[in-house]
Amino acid sequence: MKSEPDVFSIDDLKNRPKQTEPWDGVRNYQARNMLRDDMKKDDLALFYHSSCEVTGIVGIMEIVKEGYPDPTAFIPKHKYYDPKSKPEKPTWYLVDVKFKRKLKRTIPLIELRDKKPLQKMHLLQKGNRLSVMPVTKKEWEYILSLE
DNA sequence: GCCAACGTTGGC
DNA sequence: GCCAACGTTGGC
Repeated sequence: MKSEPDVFSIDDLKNRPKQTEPWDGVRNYQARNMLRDDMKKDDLALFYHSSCEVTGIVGIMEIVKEGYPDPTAFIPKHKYYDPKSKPEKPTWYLVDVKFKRKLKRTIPLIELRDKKPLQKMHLLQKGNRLSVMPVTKKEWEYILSLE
């Protein structure tokens, strides 16, 4: 799951009173489908910092609440407001995540690109812009072995 | 700041 | 339903 650290970083999550946060503002249908349908309670997720000095994987989170309608889409003044999403028929969904731990180091994107076992990883595909994407078990284990 | 890639919008 | 124009993402 990607986030710009200037907006919301792994440390922001760590410093939340309960170390949890609703992952709001996703406005892409493919990512929405994963938030709504695929991500289950107790699943783990990698936290990725994008659009910053060192882009890469910085930590691990846990899904603590499964997909539910994104409330920010209903608030007219909100930056994530979307008039086509109605409470009775929501367009956008989110999950709640909880901080697990930071990696011992940031694993930079450039480094991941070099790795054979990760060539098929969604994150590394050309033109990929999804802010939420799947990681296979093998990819997960390999990535953590680089820590 | 640039630009490639992709998604969305809207005229026809 | 097509597709050009436009907006956004995100690496560099």
